[in-house]
Amino acid sequence: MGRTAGRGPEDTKRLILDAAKGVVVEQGARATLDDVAVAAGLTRGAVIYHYSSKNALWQALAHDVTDQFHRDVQSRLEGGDRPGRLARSFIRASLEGDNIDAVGERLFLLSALAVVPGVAELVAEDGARWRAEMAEDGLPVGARTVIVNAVDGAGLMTGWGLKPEREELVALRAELEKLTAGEPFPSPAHLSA
Amino acid sequence: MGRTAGRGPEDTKRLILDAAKGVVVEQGARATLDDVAVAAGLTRGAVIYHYSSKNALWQALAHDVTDQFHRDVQSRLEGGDRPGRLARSFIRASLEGDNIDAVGERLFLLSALAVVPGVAELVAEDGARWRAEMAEDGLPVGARTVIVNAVDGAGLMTGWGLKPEREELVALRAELEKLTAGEPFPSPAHLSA
DNA sequence: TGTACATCAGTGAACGCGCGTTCACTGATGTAC
DNA sequence: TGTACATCAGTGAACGCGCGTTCACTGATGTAC
Repeated sequence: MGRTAGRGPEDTKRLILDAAKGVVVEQGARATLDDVAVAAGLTRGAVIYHYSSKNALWQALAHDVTDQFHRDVQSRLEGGDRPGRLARSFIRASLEGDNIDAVGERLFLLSALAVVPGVAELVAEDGARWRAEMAEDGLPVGARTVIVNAVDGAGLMTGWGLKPEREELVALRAELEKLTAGEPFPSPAHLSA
Repeated sequence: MGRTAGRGPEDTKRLILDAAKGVVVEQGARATLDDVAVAAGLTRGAVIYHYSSKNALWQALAHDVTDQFHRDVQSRLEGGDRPGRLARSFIRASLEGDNIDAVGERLFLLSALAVVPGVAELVAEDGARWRAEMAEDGLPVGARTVIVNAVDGAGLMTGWGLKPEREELVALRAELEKLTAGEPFPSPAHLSA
């Protein structure tokens, strides 16, 4: 090993990624390598030592946040093979508690990095993967399209500082879960204002 | 008047705004004043003559796209005072034909400009205005939250080059319109795959 | 155990260039007389 | 009608600086003998 600070290279890369996430959420792709370095307690040189260029760092960051969300949803999957398993886990991972804040950060970050070379492709792959997995989840196309997009929309608003109110989030979650339940005769809750 | 090209200053500003929209949709906030100028058939100096700084141009652009969408939805309003008028107009403006492409451009653009000083505030105001107007539209909170967010989510995907397939868009629109109709006993269409 | 050397994480100064902004200038049109 | 002047849209060169990248160097740790 070389000159260390009591950690291995992987730890340092993790440190940089976390710092990068913070500054991108605050400043978007305008954030400089120096901003990232300072946030990580390192120098510009160290950042570029671990990630060979600024673009490479942004790509790694985009990959990291999509990956983390996938793992989160996977870890919440219920057992069995009832249709809508994935959809329900997706809803919980996005709308339970204050999870929408994390969704907002993720979408804000990916939007900010969307014009970075390579990132759009990465996001497109991720989106295609979700679409394919949701298609195999057993819910009708209308239900799953509404679910995924409504969650993304709420996340986008949150990322823009327009977080829906608790009442709205609760109502949103209820509506979406209704769509995964497949009740034959859903009660017309949306009429009781 | 001064040295003209057969147009007034307002026409030139419009020309610049349209050019700016194009380059921002392609490159995000990375686009340079030169990119905008070339797209508009002018020089950097001319752009900054009409918009005093780059930030001012981005702000004007963000304001322009949100404003245009408002006018579009207003122009589609049906008569009468049946609950959900605004929601239905919003859905048509966003999901009819290929309108989702324009939604995608708008959201991509606003996302790209979100970190520009002043733009976040502008977007926040616009969002608050929509939320307030939708609240007065007479639909239950769950329905209107699903509608607005599902449309935004679909637009975001489209802006990222992940446009939903026609089948998904049609199903999405059907589900959302169902939510504005307030049928007492909606047919369980989402069960028939 | 001591010594020499290789490795490699991390430093920090210097380079270079892209790009926003400034500014003196141009030339077409309108207006006063 | 002609002439002088004011106005103002637009030009384009120059400035200056922020920031990504490069590179020679450092120093802590591991390893061979």
